[in-house]
Amino acid sequence: MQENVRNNQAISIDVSIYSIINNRLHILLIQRAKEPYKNMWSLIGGIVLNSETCEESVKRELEEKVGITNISPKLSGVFSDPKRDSRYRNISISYCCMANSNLSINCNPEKVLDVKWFPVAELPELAFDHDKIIEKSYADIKESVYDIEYMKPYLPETFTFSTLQMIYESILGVELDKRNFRRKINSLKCLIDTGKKNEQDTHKKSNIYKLK
Amino acid sequence: MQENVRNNQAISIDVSIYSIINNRLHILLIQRAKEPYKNMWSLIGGIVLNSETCEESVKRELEEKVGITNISPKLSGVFSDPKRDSRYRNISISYCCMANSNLSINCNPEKVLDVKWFPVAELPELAFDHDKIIEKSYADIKESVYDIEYMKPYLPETFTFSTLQMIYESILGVELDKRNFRRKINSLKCLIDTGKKNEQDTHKKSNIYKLK
DNA sequence: TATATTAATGTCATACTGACACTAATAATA
DNA sequence: TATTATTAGTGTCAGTATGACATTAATATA
Repeated sequence: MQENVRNNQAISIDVSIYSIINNRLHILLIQRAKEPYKNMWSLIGGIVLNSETCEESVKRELEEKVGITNISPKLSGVFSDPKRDSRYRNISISYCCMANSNLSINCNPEKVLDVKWFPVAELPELAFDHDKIIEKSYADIKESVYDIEYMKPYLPETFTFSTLQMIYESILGVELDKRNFRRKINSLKCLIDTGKKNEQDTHKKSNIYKLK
Repeated sequence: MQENVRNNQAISIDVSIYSIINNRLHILLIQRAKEPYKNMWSLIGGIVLNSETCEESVKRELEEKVGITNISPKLSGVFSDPKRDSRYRNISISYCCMANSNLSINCNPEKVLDVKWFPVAELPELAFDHDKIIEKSYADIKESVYDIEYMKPYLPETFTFSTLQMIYESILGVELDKRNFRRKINSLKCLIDTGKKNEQDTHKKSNIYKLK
């Protein structure tokens, strides 16, 4: 049993990191190196030390397990079913945030077999109750989608309206009306027309925009 | 040290119970019977047992300390500063909800010196970081204020518009425009005019309403 | 030059919000 | 009984947001 599990109880954190990759929302998962659920995919997480806040624990676990720094996930939920971990009583405090897709990731092979971005629409079977944790964190992510100040670092540098709509449909998990979507984005007054056209378009060329 | 504090760490819950009393928002606090912060006011809370979820712990603590049953507080925040409790590492998971003012309360004198409703605008000095916990739970309460299905059990049986506005101003902590407030409430289509007038009014008598 | 494909655009109805001023009813007072 | 003071009750305008919905513009290909 790990040193930070004390008298059969532990507090752990689990982190849902989302990113837009190939214009679709993905979540970062690790393949577990140890039992239980060895080889299965799960959220990045670990046990909170007595000397740190949960937020600090999130940052430490991200750095130790997958070499991620400079992100600040926010509280999403608390999962405390006494049976959620068969080894000992383990309360998980769940955090989530968006991240840039060019995030530097360095898998620590001593702790993690693999780390991989999965489209949220195509998740593998998950360890523990991580499906429930993701259900909540995904709902949280959806709520910040029209906060452009928040989203800006995670959207492509430049994009056409079609691409942006594809991204938003992928995050929200619904189809959007093209005209209403344009109007919504325009009302946020966050776009600059680069004046360039997307030469890769096979028919009418679309305008390329960037964020203010 | 309590039996459920294991190797210098514990997980506790703290509960913010809000209610409308004399048409003003109040919060239920207890006066601590033990050190630390003996005699000071604090939220109702206690240590989570390994056999229960946090939500079950909330219900048990409410029943044990102040004899409150039949309420279901919701997650509000997590407070995990390692120094927030000088005795041992204590992560607090905070819950909150509204309650009916006729809530039955039976202070357990073995655990609690006193229990009392305080107007949120006039809080005493509080134990631990409970001022921060309340800051967050109060913000949560404000967000549900126009969800009439949620608020209905906590509002008076009957009321005038002036009274209702006073209640809402007390919850939101701001003054509201009389006409805009009426329009907002009317748009919720939740009121029935009882046909009665408030005979206690000293000038023009106001209509008395009840909720659907 | 006809066709297929994708980009780009505007209107209507509905709803919510903040700002704002007057009339109605009644009790107290002159 | 007339005047005054107090509280209840009401409507409009401008701005913003949302869902539903169809046509024209540009371009590559047949």
